[in-house]
Amino acid sequence: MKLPTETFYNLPEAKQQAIIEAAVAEFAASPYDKASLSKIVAKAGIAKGSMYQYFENKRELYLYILDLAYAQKKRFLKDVFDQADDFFATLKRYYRRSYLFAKEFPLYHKIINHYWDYCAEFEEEIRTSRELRANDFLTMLQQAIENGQVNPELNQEAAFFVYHSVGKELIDNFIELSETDQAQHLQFIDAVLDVLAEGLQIRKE
Amino acid sequence: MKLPTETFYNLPEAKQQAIIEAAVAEFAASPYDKASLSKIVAKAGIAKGSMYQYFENKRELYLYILDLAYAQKKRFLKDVFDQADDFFATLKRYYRRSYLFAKEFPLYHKIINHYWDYCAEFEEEIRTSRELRANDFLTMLQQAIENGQVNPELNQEAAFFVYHSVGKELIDNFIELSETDQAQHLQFIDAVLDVLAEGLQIRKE
DNA sequence: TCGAAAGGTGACCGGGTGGTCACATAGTTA
DNA sequence: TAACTATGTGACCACCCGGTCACCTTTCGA
Repeated sequence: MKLPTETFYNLPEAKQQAIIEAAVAEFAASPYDKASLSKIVAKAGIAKGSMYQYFENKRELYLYILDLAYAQKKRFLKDVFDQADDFFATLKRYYRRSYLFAKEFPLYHKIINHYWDYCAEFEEEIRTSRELRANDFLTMLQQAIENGQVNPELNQEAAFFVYHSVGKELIDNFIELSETDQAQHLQFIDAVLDVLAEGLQIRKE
Repeated sequence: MKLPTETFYNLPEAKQQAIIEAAVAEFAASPYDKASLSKIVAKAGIAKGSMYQYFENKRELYLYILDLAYAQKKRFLKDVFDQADDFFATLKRYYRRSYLFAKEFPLYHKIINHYWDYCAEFEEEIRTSRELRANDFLTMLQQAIENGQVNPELNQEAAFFVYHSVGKELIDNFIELSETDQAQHLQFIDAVLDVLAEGLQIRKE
């Protein structure tokens, strides 16, 4: 069960929003372990007992909020994989769009980031998420190999590992985003992906 | 001041070791925030008050233990950069040796890993450590470019970013090490570094 | 031998946590 | 209006934390 109770949905819209807003703010500010339920209920202006009528416990509240964040991100990135013709162009689109998501929904972005920072509480969930990502990536990679875009001789697991690591860190660093140099950020993303595509080693042709 | 007090050094060797061992175990099991001083003193078999005669506070104890871990790692990796002729070979040596360090000193390895997982308490320290690493890497990279090993056209900041991210994740994953497949692990490290060296894009020659 | 200094102790402090429950209130139905 | 249910409440619970301090014990030099 990771749904709020019926009681929560019966609440007036404004109150629901106040609770969600307070929880989002707190889970964006601190990872699950350090986030404080007491602070959330204080900010939302409700009693602690009430919260336990809406959500089974802290964990369920968190998962609900996390779902909101992920739903928004999924919506935001929906069309990135639509024309999956060019492997490298698609990856660039993906990370550029992720950056824009972080700018537009910084709190959701932070919540998702905190979730990926390893936390014992969600070890299993994270592992399965990672495997899903791996499958998606490897499917794309296969197709790119068939298209003749990607070197068929490389270790595909290693390739996923590299993209996963770099992507994670890349998105982590979106936190330090300043208004002005958006163009610079986007260029850096491209530069990083170029390094991954071309490799460091000089090409003897 | 990040030294233990004189009182600590006056302690009989065995007692010092008991304290260090208990602290190492705790800081390996949990990151700084979640590590418990109470558990450490309990495991070491001393009173909490005593601990505060040896170390100013939890932070100083932690930094002392962290230093022990880093000193051991430095000793272990001492000769990796001795023959820095081949850029890619050196990097492989570095990560392979790091893996062996993780196998030989798993607790120290975990302590260092926990430290690098972003934690507000040590934000500054981590940032400066990262800058030092960046400088070292960029120096090596420069030399490799001059040697004709590395493509001079790539964005060097991006290259560091890529190596830093992948290295971090690679070393993180050493935690799940099983006795038998050491060879397999070392091969995977090589595979990952090959991906970084050669890139994913197919080479048209 | 005695007294001062150094070392060791654990109950205690203030503050935090997630979670509970007896009670108060509001809403609805008969 | 009365009875009953659904909702709201915050004092309270047990448990943890890092850190302190008045007191006790040991050591050691005069």
